[in-house]
Amino acid sequence: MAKKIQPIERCDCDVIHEEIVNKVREKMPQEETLYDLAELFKVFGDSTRIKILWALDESEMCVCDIAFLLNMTQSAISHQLRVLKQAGLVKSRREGKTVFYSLEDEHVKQIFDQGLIHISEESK
Amino acid sequence: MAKKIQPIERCDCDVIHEEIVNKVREKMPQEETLYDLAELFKVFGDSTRIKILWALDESEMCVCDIAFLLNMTQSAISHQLRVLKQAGLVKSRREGKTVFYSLEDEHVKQIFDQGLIHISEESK
DNA sequence: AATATATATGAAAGCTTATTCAAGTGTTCA
DNA sequence: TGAACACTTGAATAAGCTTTCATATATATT
Repeated sequence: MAKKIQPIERCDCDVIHEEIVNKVREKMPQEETLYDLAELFKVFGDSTRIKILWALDESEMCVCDIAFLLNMTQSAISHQLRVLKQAGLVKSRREGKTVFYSLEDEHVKQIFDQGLIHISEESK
Repeated sequence: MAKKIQPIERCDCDVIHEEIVNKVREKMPQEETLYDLAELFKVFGDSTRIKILWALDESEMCVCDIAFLLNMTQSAISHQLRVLKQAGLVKSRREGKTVFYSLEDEHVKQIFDQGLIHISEESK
């Protein structure tokens, strides 16, 4: 995918590679899109949240069940669930005193799978 | 980040839902796998790194070109390239004084795409 | 109404991380 | 050899994040 460039000895970068930089700049998505993408991956970048998402992919669960499953305080889980909810990754429904959480977006597993492919490639 | 060793108090909820929790626990991947997955997404969770990866997907580039493209100092870019390299996402080759970076893993774009699907779904 | 249970939340502590600055390495060329 | 260039690296600072603790809210039960 990466295009070879001419063997340039000097890097008067701004001048000589200007063409490449301009071409890349044109093809780059909007600043905001890339920012949003980073924000999404940031949410995935914590093992507690990864575990929560993985668990919810298996089954709808209430807060204290998740806390017990992961051996963490209910408060910590609640805080993380809020992050996940704000990211549009999980949703909740109340049933009496209990609040059940479940996945909002079915692509979560697919994002995980792509990540796992990279990890398995790397460990070769 | 550091996890508590002390056991989490179980609520009545846990007793009732014990079956679900046990079922989910069985199906969860290894602790280490989930940790590695989070570490990978953590690397994607920064807009500077996202931009670098996106740029390198378009074309192999040298450090100061990336710095110019993103309007950042060469030092900052160099630090981030090291993170990306350690994650096995980019590779480098030296040509004289210049060091060219390119993508190491062709799945990067696919991971981005999955993320973008989520973002577009969310903005509906 | 009072109490217990399940969850949410605000603030603070403690840790992580991104960028900057200054100094270093490696390469080319006069 | 020395100066210029491209890049790297270590330390420091500042910003951000996760968890804990204490407290608040919502619901059910007696």
